[in-house]
Formats: sequence, C-alpha cells, structure tokens
Amino acid sequence: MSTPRTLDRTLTALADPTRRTILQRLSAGEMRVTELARPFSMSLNAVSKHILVLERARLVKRRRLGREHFISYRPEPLDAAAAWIEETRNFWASRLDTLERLLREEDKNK
Amino acid sequence: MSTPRTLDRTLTALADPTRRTILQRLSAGEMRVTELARPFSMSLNAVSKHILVLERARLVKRRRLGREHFISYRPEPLDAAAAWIEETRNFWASRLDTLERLLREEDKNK
DNA sequence: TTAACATTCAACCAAAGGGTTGACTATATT
DNA sequence: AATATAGTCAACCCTTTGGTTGAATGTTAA
Repeated sequence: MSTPRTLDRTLTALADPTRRTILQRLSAGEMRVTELARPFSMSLNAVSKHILVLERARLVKRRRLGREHFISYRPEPLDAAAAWIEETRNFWASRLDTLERLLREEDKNK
Repeated sequence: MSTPRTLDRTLTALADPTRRTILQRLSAGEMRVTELARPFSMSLNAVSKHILVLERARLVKRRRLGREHFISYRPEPLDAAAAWIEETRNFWASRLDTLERLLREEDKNK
C-alpha cells in the first residue's frame, strides 16, 4: 500500500513520455546519465532533471562511481501503482456488474 | 492500447488526490457537481475545474439535465493505464528474473 | 416576473513543470 | 600541471496547474 503522496509522485513521474522512455531504456541495464540522455533531442541538463524526478519517485536508483552516475530501475513504485489501479478497477468492475444486473432485472419487470 | 498523449492525460488526471477522491465518490453512482463538491474544502469552481480535467481524460462523462450536470465514471482510460503498467511490469519482471538467474549461475561458476 | 439555484466563464495569482544556458565541482587523462 | 569529461547547481523563461473571486448564463421556483 502506498501513501497518497507517494502515489502522487509515482503517477506524476510516469505522466511524461520522456520519463517513460527513460524507464524503458533502462531495460538494457544500468546506464550512465550521458548515455541515457544521448537519444533525446533535449539538453543533458533537462534529462538530468527528469532523472531527478524519477529518483524522487523512487522509480530509479543511482550508483555513483567516480565521476559517473549509474542509473537503474526500481520496480516497487510501479508495483504499488499497479496495485492501486487494480484495486480501483476491481472495485468498479463489481459496481458496474451490479448496475448491469439491476438494469437487466428492471427490464424483466417491464 | 492508448497513444502516449492519452496515457499522459490519464496519468496526469490520476496524479491528484482530489481527483482520485472524486472518482471514488462517483462509485455511489452519478452525482451532480455541487453534490460532488460538498465534502471538499475548496470552492465549487475549483472542483468544477477538476471535473473538467477528468472529463478531458475521459475518466468521467457528463449528462446535462436542465441546469444540473450529472457526472459519472468511465472505466476505459483506467483499463488502458492498467494495461500499460502491467505490460511494463511484466517486461521488467522477466528482465529481473533473467538477471537473477545470470547472477546465480555466475555464483555457481566461482 | 422576479428571485433563487446550478454551473460555467473570465481574470487573476502563486507555485510548479519542463526547458534553456552558463558556471561550478569533481574525477580522469595526458 | 593542464585539460577534458561527467554531472549537477543556479538562474532564468514560458506555460501549466490549482486555487481564488466575481460576473455571466441558463433553468427552475415563488
């Protein structure tokens, strides 16, 4: 379970295509900031900021080694977000089922 | 499948506790704007804006009846978001499994 | 027909977001 | 020791966001 604040940070971090792309690129394993930034058409600084957002959301972690920073993926927040969404969807699924059933019975009684 | 833009809008809309609460409150069925706004400590106008954000993200729909607007939940965007997150998680789960297996084999060979 | 009600529109404000450039820090390389 | 490299920090610029208040619009009720 995650606090609302944590969920906020996770969803906000995910609600940006650049950051989602960064996460996907990390599938190749940990990656240095510069390497991570290369394919983007924005400045290194901009990417650095995006990484910071992901880091604050705990979606990535950073390992400093000399002057290089190695960024890698952390699955926990996505798990928590998925849990929240699933919970909400299940909740709604059952409610919509109930509604549908009620409507069907209403039909029958006509 | 949802376009990046759509996913952006969905996640952005969800990344706010007020809007998540509004969605939850809608489980009681469709609700008028004023009724929806009542428990919040912000102005009616502020809630009206939040509803607009949810509406643009297609997370709610609006039925006008005279001077009243009835807001109700729409499940599709949440389904799409869940699909994206699940996809990403599964992808990562398999990658992390592979990593773990590789590490174990590395251990054996020592 | 006047008054109350439900809701949005418009203008404004402060804070945050996403980007830029330029300077700075720390580590490598020569 | 001098220089190049990796990355952040700081200041700035727009635009967006989340909130406010006050006026406008349309609908219902007295």
